[in-house]
Amino acid sequence: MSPFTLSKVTKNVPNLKMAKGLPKRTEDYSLWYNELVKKADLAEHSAVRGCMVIKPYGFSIWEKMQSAMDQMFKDTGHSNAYFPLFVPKSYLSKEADHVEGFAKECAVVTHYRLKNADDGSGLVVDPEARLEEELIVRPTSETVIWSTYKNWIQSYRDLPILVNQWANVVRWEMRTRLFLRTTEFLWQEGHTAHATRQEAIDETTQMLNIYADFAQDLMAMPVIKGVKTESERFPGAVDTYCIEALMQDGKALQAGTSHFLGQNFAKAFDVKFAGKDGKEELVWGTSWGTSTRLMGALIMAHSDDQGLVLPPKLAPIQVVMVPIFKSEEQLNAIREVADDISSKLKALGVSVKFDDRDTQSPGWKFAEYELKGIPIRLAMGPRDLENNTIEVARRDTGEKQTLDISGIESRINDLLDDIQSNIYQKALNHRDQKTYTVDNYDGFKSVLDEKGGFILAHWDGTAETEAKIKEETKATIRCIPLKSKEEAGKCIYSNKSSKGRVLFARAY
RNA sequence: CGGGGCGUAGCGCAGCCCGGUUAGCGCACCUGGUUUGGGACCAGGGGGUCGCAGGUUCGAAUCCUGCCGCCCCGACCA
Repeated sequence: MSPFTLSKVTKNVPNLKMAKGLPKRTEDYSLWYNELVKKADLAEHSAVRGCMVIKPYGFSIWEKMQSAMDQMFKDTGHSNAYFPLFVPKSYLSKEADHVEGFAKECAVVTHYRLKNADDGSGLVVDPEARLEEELIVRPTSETVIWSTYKNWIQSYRDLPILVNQWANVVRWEMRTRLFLRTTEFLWQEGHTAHATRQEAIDETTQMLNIYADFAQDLMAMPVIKGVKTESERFPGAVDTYCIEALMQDGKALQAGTSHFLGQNFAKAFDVKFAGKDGKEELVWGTSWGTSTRLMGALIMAHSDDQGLVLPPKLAPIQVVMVPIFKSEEQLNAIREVADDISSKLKALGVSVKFDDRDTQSPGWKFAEYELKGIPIRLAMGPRDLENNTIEVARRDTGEKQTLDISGIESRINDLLDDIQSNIYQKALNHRDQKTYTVDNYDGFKSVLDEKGGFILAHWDGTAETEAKIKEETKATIRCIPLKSKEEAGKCIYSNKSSKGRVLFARAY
């Protein structure tokens, strides 16, 4: 039951003002996103092209995500480790598909020293200091890690290896957007090694499920689990699984991937183990990752024209208290009550901020915390003091109510849960409403152009058809959903027979 | 890499076509006062290599040439 239904209601109207200077989603979604990222103090462009500065508030959200995921990894037996930033060029070229996939976007270190220019014009690269073998700034770490695993693994007793690393990687993208695609980004990459094929497949599935649970339970973002088609597969993987989410503008976003690597990297790096029977066998591998791109997903999944909307489980500050006062005495009186509520909330594990600055007006603070997506705002002034009440405003709906102070902490705690599930439900409704089942190419194109969203349609299973559709409509096969049922049909493009529907969308 | 746009105070911009006071406005900042239940108000104040380098000119933010940087749109990608 909603905590609000239990108490006296003085106001129940959405009362959110348009945030200062924030464009409307309906008018220019991508401008809205860019401005929101900056105005909510999440990140900004850096002096380096394509790279971003993640600001303290943005980073504190990322840290919440990190620690939640990290715990999930550890609960399933994984440990963190760290591997080098640099990859020798020769490593990257060992796995054919892998090098093919990444070669075009690698930053390369060629020299190790600078010197003063002879003409005094400043620093120049010392031509004498050329590296014998160039180093690649890691776009991902499979090659470094498998070259290391070779030394760690001799026998089946050394397996499995379940390692994750939190790191930065560099992919030299031509076009970047804050969080969604930057030249350097932060991520976690898990790399596991197993004695059997089945065990590696199970690991791949397990991690996919962890990502899906994280997205749904923590980010309040519904996702579809699926497997990538061959052309969308990770270079070097046998199978790539993914979770796909739908953003408010109807575009899809891949929120996490989990790869079954087969024995591809073991082959490339000659990683073998002796089984119980003494026979040598190649090791089976997986890798899986999520990145700061999740920040982009989080923003685009829930936020509105007033600013960020954060799920309580990832909000660095869950409850903010704003005192309304004219004098020092009033503030002190409010503080006494606020401190009490605050410590009760903290005892329940709720993070609280009491903003008693007298340099900003209450109205200013209201707008500011809405922009930053704080789930619950409490306001308390002289009137409340007198009546033993407090004003409670929820960010997701904009509803404001004045409630009795006694027992407020448990109501707030319940309200946080309520908000968490409400924004999930909202996102789920949005996705369901924007998921279309289409049976012909004209219908497919008109849904894409007029509505956007996920499209379930038949596909003949060929890369040619997939490429044609992409070329003509910019829509890609996001995945073959794991839950999809067998269903005979005709490919919307080629009219050839198809065994089931796949998930199409235009994507980030 | 193509197409477009922008670089003037911390941020957002005007001024530039048509060269000529002391380069201006809003926000932010500082001081004082009044305020504080939805981004307060009044008064005063500080802050500028006009992206960089050349050139034209008595005189350049403004005209010319070159360069640099960033953003947006496309091709590539998570």
